[in-house]
Amino acid sequence: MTSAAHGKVQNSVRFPEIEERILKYWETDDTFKASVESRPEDDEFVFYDGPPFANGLPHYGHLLTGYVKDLVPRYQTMRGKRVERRFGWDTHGLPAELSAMKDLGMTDKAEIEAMGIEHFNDACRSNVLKFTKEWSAYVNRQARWVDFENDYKTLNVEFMESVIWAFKQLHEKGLTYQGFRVLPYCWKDETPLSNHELRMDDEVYKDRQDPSVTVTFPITGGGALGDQLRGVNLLAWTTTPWTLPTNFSVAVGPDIEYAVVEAPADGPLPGRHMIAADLVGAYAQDIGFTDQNEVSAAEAAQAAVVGRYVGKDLAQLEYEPLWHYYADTAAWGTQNAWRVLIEDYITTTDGTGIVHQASAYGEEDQRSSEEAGIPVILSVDAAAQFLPMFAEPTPHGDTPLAEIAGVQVFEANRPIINRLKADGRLVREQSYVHSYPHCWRCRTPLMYKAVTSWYVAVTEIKARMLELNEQINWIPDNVKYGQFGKWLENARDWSISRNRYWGSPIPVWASDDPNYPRTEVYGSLDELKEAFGDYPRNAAGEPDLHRPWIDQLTRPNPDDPTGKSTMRRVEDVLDVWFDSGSMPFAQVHYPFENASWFDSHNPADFIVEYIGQTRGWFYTMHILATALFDRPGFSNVISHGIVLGSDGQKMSKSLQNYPDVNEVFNRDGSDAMRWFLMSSPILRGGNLVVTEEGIREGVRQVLLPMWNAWHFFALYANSANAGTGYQARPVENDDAQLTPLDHYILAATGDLVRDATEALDDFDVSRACDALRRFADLLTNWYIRRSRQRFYDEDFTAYDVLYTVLETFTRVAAPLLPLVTEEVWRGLTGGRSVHLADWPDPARYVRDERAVELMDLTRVVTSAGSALRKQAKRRVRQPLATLTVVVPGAQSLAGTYEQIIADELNIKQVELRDTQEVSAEQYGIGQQLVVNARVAGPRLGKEVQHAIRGAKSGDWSVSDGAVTAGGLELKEGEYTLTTTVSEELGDKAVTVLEKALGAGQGFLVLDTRLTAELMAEGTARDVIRTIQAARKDEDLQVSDRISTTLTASPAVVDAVEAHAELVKTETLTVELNLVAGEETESTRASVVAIEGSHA
RNA sequence: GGGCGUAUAGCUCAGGCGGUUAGAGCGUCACACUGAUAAUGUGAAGGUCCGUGGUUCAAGUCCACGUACGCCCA
Repeated sequence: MTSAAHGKVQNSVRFPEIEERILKYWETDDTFKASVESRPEDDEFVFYDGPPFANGLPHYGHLLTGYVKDLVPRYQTMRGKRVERRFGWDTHGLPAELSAMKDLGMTDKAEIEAMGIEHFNDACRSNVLKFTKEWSAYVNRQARWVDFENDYKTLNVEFMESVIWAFKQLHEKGLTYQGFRVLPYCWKDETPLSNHELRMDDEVYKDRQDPSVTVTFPITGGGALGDQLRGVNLLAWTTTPWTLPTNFSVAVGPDIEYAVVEAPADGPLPGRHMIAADLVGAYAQDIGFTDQNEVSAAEAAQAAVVGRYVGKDLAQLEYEPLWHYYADTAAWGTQNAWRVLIEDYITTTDGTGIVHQASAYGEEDQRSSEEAGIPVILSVDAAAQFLPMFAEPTPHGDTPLAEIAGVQVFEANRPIINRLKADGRLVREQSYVHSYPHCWRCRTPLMYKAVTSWYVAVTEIKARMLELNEQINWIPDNVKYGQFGKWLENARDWSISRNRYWGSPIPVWASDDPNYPRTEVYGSLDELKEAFGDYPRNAAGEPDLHRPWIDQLTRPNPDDPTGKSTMRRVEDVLDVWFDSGSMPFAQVHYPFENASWFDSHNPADFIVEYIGQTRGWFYTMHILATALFDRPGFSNVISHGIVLGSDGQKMSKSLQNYPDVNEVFNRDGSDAMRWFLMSSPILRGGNLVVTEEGIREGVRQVLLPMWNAWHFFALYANSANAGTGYQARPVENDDAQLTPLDHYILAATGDLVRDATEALDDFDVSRACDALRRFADLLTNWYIRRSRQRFYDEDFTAYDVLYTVLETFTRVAAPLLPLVTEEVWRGLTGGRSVHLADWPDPARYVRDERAVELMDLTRVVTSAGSALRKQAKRRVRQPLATLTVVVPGAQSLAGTYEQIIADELNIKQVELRDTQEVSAEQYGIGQQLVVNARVAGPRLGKEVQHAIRGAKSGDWSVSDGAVTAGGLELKEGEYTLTTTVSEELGDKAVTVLEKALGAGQGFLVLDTRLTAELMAEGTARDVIRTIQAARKDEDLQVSDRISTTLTASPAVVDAVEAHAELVKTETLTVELNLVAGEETESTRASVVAIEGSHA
């Protein structure tokens, strides 16, 4: 056979096979390493990998992020930057613990304690690393270049040492503190959650039905109005009846007006009651008023108002508690409790305008109680069950709530309400539906509960965080001041401690005797060794900062003269997000190692994650970067949208609403998936619906055109010169052989490079995809289609142009289609890898403006001409005599362009006429009047409607330049005259080129007359088509010579005889046998390849 | 319950300051074209611009009220 000048290509393409082959090649060639090391060390582009949590297999969201994490570094590498890419594993935290508990069949913390922290943490460790192999397989299959050998894990002792260093830094800067704070709390996992964990996904807030109750608190005195209001019932409202046993205050709004109502003596609730004045009517029936004789209950209640007070005057009123469990003020510190507090947050939109407060169970409650000197008292244990004390007698000797001891809070609502009813303290009970937060991992409804916790004082550095956000380039840009900026403005202190087991330790030791308080913070292994005599060491004797090893470090409290108290580590571990936020420095064990490296590799040039990380990784990284280094952690960030299933819902395994990842890899390939995800609006913040059709679409629009163009090129380059092949080379800009079509595609190539460069420099990936898509279409459906004959004719200039264009196209497409471009580029050039090549320079591609302009005009004409043929019902195979092209400067289309038009539209003769020299009227082209209502409206007012109607109905005229419509004269600018085909012209078909060229700038006239001669040629062309179809049916080679037998009606046979040479040449027919049948005979062709005639 | 946002073709979405014939891509259908191509070209059908009322010569666009959905917050 022939020697291949360019790589052989197979016609029927299976992209996944090619991809697997390229992946193997990269592995043996070590291309990734070369791509990093071939770039200078002193010109880096710094990329941080947002560590995934590998306790499950990757899904589309991970793949999406992974593709971007690959694409940007590939592009920057081609631009000449050195881009190191280290993989990272996020390993700590509640998700790992829950997964391990599931594997071990555990449901609560007691079982963990029983098993022992050592064994439990071993289980967590293996759980979290369970999928690392599968992960690398996926990452590799998606053609993501990342360094797995030099990876980092958050569970490594080096990483953790940097984490405790960071904590100590914050501590020394006064940015950490321990406090009592009310936090969302999951009683199932027995851990508080940080506020940003409430925003993790859409399923956290779900509607929930809770009982809401209104209860009475009789005023006993106190404050300025105590004597006057003694005996009046405060009607207080709450949606959490289970917190009523720890009611220590009620709150009223300072500017709200409150009314005292005298209830009917014979009603359910006799006596005087206080409620917000606006809400008296709403509670009328509850306190005993009824509709009677035209007077509604609400009106009756209003009439019974006996006093009005402004909220702020009610301060310090004292009231009778519901029960007396906390009556021993000395023991509980409740001497300031059971009073009215003034609070701005109170509204009258719900309830009564008087709000029950329990200091331990509400954020506002806790703050206002602290200000009022009321203590935080918890009534439940870690699992949210009421303490045993409720079964014991109160100081008053009763046990009103004995039933709730040991009962979970939500279960306790009912018995508590029953008790209120029995005690005559219940005014109203109502169910209340509200959106309520649930644990983002276990879906249990959360409660709000006071816990001791360590905090990062984010509010202290908020202003600086906002300033540093100015230096960050967000994609999409609205996130900067929107989702992220707003979040920063409302930032609250970050609760970083978790009462759990598997995580970086809080490096704080405290005295176990409150009489001799002392706190110590350690920020390194060496500091620990110095204080405790040795490193914390695990069972294997290696330094290890995990529990339980670190908890074993204790020492006598140096501040205790008795020598009895001991310094012990606070049990909590750090929020896993503290690990994530520490990643920039902890991945290199800063500051213990790599101090200078870190200083030159922070902030990162680029990071990417999904938009929700504005509350997660983006946020915690920004906090720590600001607090520790006073600079942003990253300079450019893409925050992409969410990947949805094919039904537009969140992807769900059980719903099966998305294509299987491996199926897509095996059927369409990784590049197809990459293209689908990268070209979508998801990188601009929108969401994306994953469908198989969408993935196929990308294959059709870009992958196949690229492949087919390459196939076409290789086919001719290899068979040229009688089979010895032609070695194509990059075309020179000043090559005199270049045709207008060549100039056109070379100019487009330069545009492609410019557009893609600009887009990728802006991190606007989908814009780059658009440019590639447009180019692929132009290349195959215009340049190659129009150049076929030159390839048959072995016009090597065309070979060189196509080589140049394809070689450039594959380089530009390389970051977006790394596998298939590699195959094509290597086939074209014989080079090592397209990813080692430099990004093309747009100036390298000649741009002849005049050629571009004329070709664009030519395309306008062929497109409109095609529509004109359709309109005239003249199929394209039927040659027509003349097309008159009337455009400005028509003569410049003479030659090549004219030839293209004739060829595309199958026209014998194209007549070029300048717009100036032709009278439009002669071709039935008239004018149409359009009133410019925007201009005419203000002047004419109501009259303008007449003019508009006149213009539409034809009731208008132009005389001496004066335009009249509907009887109204229009002034210059109030109308436009456009051209339009106004009459039928028998054997002419006319169309106006107004859309493309502007009004009155051009039109086409098609001569639709059919002569016998033209019809015969049309018939001959139909026959050619029939024979070509027969060749295809027989699976003949393109170059096979054939013997053809044609059976047809006598008229068709005559037509073919008249054009026998044409038919024979076009179909490579050597022997043509014509068989004339009946008049009605349908045309049939049978073809036989002639042996040895292969070209 | 409060704040913000959205509602336009079967689907996804454009529609500065109001201007009378509301667009694009995908999908559907028809026709054409096809020996590198798994393509491609031309066209058609498809709309109560969420509803009601108002302002105006003129409302998809502005205002009010309502409905549905989404996000954020209690």
